[in-house]
Amino acid sequence: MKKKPGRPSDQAKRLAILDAASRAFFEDGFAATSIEQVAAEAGVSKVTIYNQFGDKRALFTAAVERECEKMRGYFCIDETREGTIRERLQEIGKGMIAFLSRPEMIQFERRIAAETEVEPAIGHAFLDAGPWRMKKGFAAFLSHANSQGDLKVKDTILAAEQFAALCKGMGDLDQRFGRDVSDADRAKRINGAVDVFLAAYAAP
Amino acid sequence: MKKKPGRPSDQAKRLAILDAASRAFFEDGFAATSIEQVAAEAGVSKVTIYNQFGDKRALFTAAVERECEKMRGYFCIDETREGTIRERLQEIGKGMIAFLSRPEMIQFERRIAAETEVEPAIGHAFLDAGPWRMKKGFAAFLSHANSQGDLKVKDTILAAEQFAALCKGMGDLDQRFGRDVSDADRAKRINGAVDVFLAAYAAP
DNA sequence: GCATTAGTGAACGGCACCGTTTAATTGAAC
DNA sequence: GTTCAATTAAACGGTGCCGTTCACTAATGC
Repeated sequence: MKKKPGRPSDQAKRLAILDAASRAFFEDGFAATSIEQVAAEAGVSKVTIYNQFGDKRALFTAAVERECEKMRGYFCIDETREGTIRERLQEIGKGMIAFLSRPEMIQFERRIAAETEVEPAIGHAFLDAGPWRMKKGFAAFLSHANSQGDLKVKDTILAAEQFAALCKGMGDLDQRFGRDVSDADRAKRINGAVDVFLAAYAAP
Repeated sequence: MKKKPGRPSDQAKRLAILDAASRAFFEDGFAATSIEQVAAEAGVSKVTIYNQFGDKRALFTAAVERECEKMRGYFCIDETREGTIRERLQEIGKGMIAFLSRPEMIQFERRIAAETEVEPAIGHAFLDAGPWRMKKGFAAFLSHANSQGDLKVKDTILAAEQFAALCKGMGDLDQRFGRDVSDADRAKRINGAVDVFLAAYAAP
């Protein structure tokens, strides 16, 4: 019933195109990437790309969606691990910052931000797949810590934001605008974040 | 001694070019802006632009420097105003967020971030003129509040970062990726920031 | 006057790339 | 084997824009 007559479209080629497109778009930029380039890299004819995706912009969107899909797996915080609350926070902060400060991620965010302006849906897709997902996951952790008596947090969503923001500090900005950030700087920010967070939210 | 022979270059035209370039670059983007467009808007011949700036990229850099120059004035925190420390923090947070969440500023940051990749000096110029300047200004305020006995902050630079980060929360991200942020949200984040900051740093 | 430099308008060469078309080939299903 | 659609290579039309050149005019110093 669902089968179309004729030669089926080659899914392997579709994936190859998406891979090549992701690499090119997120490494070189949207404007700096030509369809011909992507086609060559994917070992595919240009027309195939137009047949499957229709448009340069649509190809970009598809690449973003694929990348967001990959991202969805990363934000699972295990609420039931052992250790003091301080240790747990430290660990979570470290993991988060390690994930976010990868150069590819910095680059990826820059691209998405630039294209959000002409296609807001792209920005929203990213927010859904990344930051918001992480925020909710961490809020759930806080909620659990609340019920364990480790913390006393009223607004878990707000507190989740605050912890993430504290860990980033301005290292975020520095990286986005081309300054290297050392591991020592990162560690210092994370330690400071945990201190401040616990000063505000530790159970008495 | 310093005078060159011949007709002097028209500074008024130079400024007109920079104005037009700023508007075009930061509103439409670098790639989407053509020199011809800028020339027309500035009421100037294209050749004049090439004579004075040499290059499209150089024109962009000049526009960024000019914009950063404008920015330098904005970060002066009056350390000696009256009011409780809580009120002062609230006020500073509000001012900062109001300045940073203007749509033009969001856009400007997106452009700079995108071009930082190909010209790191641009990102550094921005960091110097904006975020770092603000950080130092606020750290000085914290230092003053320390000596007044209002706060007990060990690392004023780290604490300055933390306060700024707390105020932004994820509103920053939301805006960069195209989500509207309400004034209520902003107020909530600022209040939360002050609460957490004071919990960690208020003098006993 | 004259030399020198700045600015103008128009045109040009050149390049890169999008998106389409054409004609031919390949692969699956019936 | 026939039919239908996917795929391909090549070429094309079109666009947009950079950076340059040229001939000409305008302002300044001597």
